[in-house]
Amino acid sequence: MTKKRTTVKAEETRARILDSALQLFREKGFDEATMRDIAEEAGVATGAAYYYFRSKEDLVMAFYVRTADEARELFPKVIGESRDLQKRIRAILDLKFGQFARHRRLLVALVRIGIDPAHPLSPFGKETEPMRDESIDSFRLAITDSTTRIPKDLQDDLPRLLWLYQMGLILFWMFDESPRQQRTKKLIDGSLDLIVRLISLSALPLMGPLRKRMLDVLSAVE
Amino acid sequence: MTKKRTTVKAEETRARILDSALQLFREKGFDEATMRDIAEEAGVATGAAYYYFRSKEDLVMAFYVRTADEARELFPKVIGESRDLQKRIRAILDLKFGQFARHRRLLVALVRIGIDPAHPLSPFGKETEPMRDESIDSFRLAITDSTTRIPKDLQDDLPRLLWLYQMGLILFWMFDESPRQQRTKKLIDGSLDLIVRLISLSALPLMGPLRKRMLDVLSAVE
DNA sequence: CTTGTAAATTGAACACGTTCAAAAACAAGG
DNA sequence: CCTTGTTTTTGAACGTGTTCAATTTACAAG
Repeated sequence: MTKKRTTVKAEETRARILDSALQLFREKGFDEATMRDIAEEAGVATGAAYYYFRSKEDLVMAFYVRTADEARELFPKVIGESRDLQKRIRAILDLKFGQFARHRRLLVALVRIGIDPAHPLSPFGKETEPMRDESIDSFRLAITDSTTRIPKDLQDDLPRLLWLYQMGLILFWMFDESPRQQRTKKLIDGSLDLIVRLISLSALPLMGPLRKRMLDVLSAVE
Repeated sequence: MTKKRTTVKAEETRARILDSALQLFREKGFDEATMRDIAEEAGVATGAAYYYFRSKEDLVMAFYVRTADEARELFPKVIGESRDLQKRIRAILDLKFGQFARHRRLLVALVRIGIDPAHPLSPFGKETEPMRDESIDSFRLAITDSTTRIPKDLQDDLPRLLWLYQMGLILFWMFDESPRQQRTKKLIDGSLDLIVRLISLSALPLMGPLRKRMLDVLSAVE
């Protein structure tokens, strides 16, 4: 029962619409670029865009899926360059921010969509689970067999925490209007160093109870 | 040069529109309640709503201003009940969450507005500065002359950090669909305890360099 | 080549947030 | 009571995202 015959031509149309959308989003911003603009730029009728994408927001999501596919390819190379924990996390962050750099403004639209828990495209929702898990797993790969010793009981939850940390950084970056977003750069430099230090610190014998307390909070919450 | 004569009747109309809006927002949600609904409920024409409020989102902001006014009155009573740091912060949080409880869904709309750095109503923007400062100052009042000893160099920045912490909690609460939002409750219980412990811990002699490093990051960022 | 069916495409229509010129209500002075 | 200027109110109109019945196109089967 083949439900989709999807010709090559159809795939081309889809790509043309998405490309037109991204171009216009970047030129004029998400709100300013209208679906009629996008369709015209792609050389199709307005309704055609809705044949390929559920909504205007879905176009942004399609962009995100694209970057995720790209990241999947680049990831092994990026992670393989060092076994130092800090350098590895840094490499992941650089990859992500590098991908988003040209579309910083578009990220506002992405977050505005995701911030609604009821929205299917929310980063905490069901539909985005695979991508989220993949992203979290990339941090898991980064910490395993790294040179920094990580307490056993922390190993399970740390990837998720780092993912959350990354989300926070992206949020900050969105708001950062300093030239070339150098404030975000400084924040990453400073905070990442701090975090790695805290992880090392938390491995000290006396820190067991405090660590346990933190992990208890985490497990009670999810 | 009195530019606004604003009669009593006009003020009543404004209040009626805002009340209708909040009622409908709560009944049907922000997106589902249309401006035409709101106007009809208030017994005015559609355009009237735009005479008193710049936009639909502005109605949400007006609600927020209302709660802030209310909080200003309740604050002294709430803070005066104890000198214990944890209890005080807890009291502030309880006040905030108590106010928002009935309108949890509406908060999504509020955050969706605020997440856009370019939007005038963004919580980090110019227009919301007074309210933000007031909120930060409430934390400043809570830590001064509390029983917990707070390192001198930390005293300036801690209020802002706590404000950020509060924002994070509100975000979590927004996504929390557990019965009566008990997961948020647990998170507050656990994290607040942790934070107060960390503050105490950071006051230990050996922690000076780490504290300084953190403060350096903060100052480099803003 | 013809035909039947699914995929692809169209463009008018809908509901929405928002704007605005015009009308109405109101206040103050004569 | 008029007149004049300001505040308030109206409702039609605009541009938007989105839907959908209708049409055209693509292609496999006969």
